[in-house]
Amino acid sequence: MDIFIHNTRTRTKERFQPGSPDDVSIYVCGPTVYDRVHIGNGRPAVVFDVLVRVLRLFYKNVRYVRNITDIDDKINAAAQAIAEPIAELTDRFAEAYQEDVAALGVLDPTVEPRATSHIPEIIEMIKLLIERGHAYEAEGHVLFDVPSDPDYGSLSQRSLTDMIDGARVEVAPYKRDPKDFVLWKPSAADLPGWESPWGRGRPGWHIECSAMIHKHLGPSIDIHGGGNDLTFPHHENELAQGRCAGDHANYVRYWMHNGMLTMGTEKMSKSVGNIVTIQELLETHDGEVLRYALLSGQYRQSLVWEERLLEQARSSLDTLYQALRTGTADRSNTSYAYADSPAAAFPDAVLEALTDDLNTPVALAALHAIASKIHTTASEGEKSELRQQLLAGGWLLGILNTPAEQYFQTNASLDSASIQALIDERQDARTARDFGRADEIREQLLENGIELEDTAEGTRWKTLSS
RNA sequence: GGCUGGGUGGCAGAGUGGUUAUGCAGCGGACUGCAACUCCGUGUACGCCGGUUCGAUUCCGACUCCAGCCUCCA
Repeated sequence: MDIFIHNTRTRTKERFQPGSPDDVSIYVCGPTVYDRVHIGNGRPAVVFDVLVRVLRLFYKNVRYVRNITDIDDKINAAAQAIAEPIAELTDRFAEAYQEDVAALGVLDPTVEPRATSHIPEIIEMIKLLIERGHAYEAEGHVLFDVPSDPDYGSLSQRSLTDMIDGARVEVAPYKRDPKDFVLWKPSAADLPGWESPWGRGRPGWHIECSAMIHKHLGPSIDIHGGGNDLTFPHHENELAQGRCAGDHANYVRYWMHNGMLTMGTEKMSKSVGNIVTIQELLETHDGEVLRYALLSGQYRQSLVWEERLLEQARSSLDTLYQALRTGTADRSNTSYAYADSPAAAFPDAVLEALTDDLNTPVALAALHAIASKIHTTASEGEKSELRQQLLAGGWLLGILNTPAEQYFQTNASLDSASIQALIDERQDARTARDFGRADEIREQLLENGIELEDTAEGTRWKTLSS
């Protein structure tokens, strides 16, 4: 089965072919850690998590690197504001980020490197860029010489003249060209800094990623992902650095960019202030519901984040879990070991959707088709097989990994023994045809947020919503 | 202003040159003591105007509206 990926560089969907047959290298820009991240930051984490799960079915060795930026002006400002040592603050929020995305069902990347652990590599790369005539030193700064790279602008499809029109770029006097960007800059004595051939300072943002890519994945990589707001300038600059410091014209084979989450019509972003953090959302919603909501749209499109989306995600997820609820499904193999697991174990329709540029809405539709069959197919054996498929397909999307009863019974206001006692009492009343008493009990439970369902196998219960 | 991307039924959201996903919500029915769950049935939507075509939501062009990027940003 071929995998197709929309490549930002060419703006077309291309058949995926890694540099070497068994190995795939993928790098995704992670967060700058100075605060709790918002749900918009969760989208690339979830999207590329699905991609990696899919890639690992087809390739033996998938190296997935997602970085953490822990050196930045905003970090300095945040630390200063609450008088917390910078390293403690970044540790704290890096950990918080990992917790948040884990709650969204995101598996750990192969490596999660931090910028401050790669200063020697960064300095080496800057030295190399200077040697090759692509960077220059000026007043303690080192700047990338944009005009020295004839391909600059090829990713974001901007011509150099277009960019002059922007006019919002602050032109520092030491820049030879307004478009030149910082690789290294001086750092004040009370702020984090490292000794370098250009004095004590710290790296610019873009060079961090290039250096970490080079160290952990090599001089060229297969896939580079991130939000589409990073296309320019961040990825354009990264590309320029990687291309000029290495010898690979095809430094990144496939660029993938996810669309933005919006609040109403406006992009969710910290600078606008219209954000909702993953942490906040988790107070009232299952992480799995958030993940379903994020996957309900194709990753390249923007997605309006609103309560109704979450309600719909919750209801849709309920329907899938309902199909897993009755009968027996073997949950013992929920890890779906990578690569060596036969792709045939996964539903074709789900694989076809996901290998077609990660079409998660169609993949979810395929899961609903399976759920529907479970409810309508006569044969018990077939149902059991379909449940396995549902679990396997769900695993690829990172959903349906909670035992169904547990999913439906989270946050119960009563303990299960009391609930069962009431259910038994109601059943006795029903047997005695005392429906008044039976309904009374059901009402009582409902007031506690517990809803009953009478099935052929007996009465079961669930909480109204998580 | 430049560069991207997008406007699909009540909502979300795929997709396609002709047979018009899927989910949520609604309505009608079945099941049920009543419900819930589930099932069956039900909605002819593709911004606007031209063009190509036997036929366009799907291709082409103009227009319009919206968002993103051009500054930190997932």
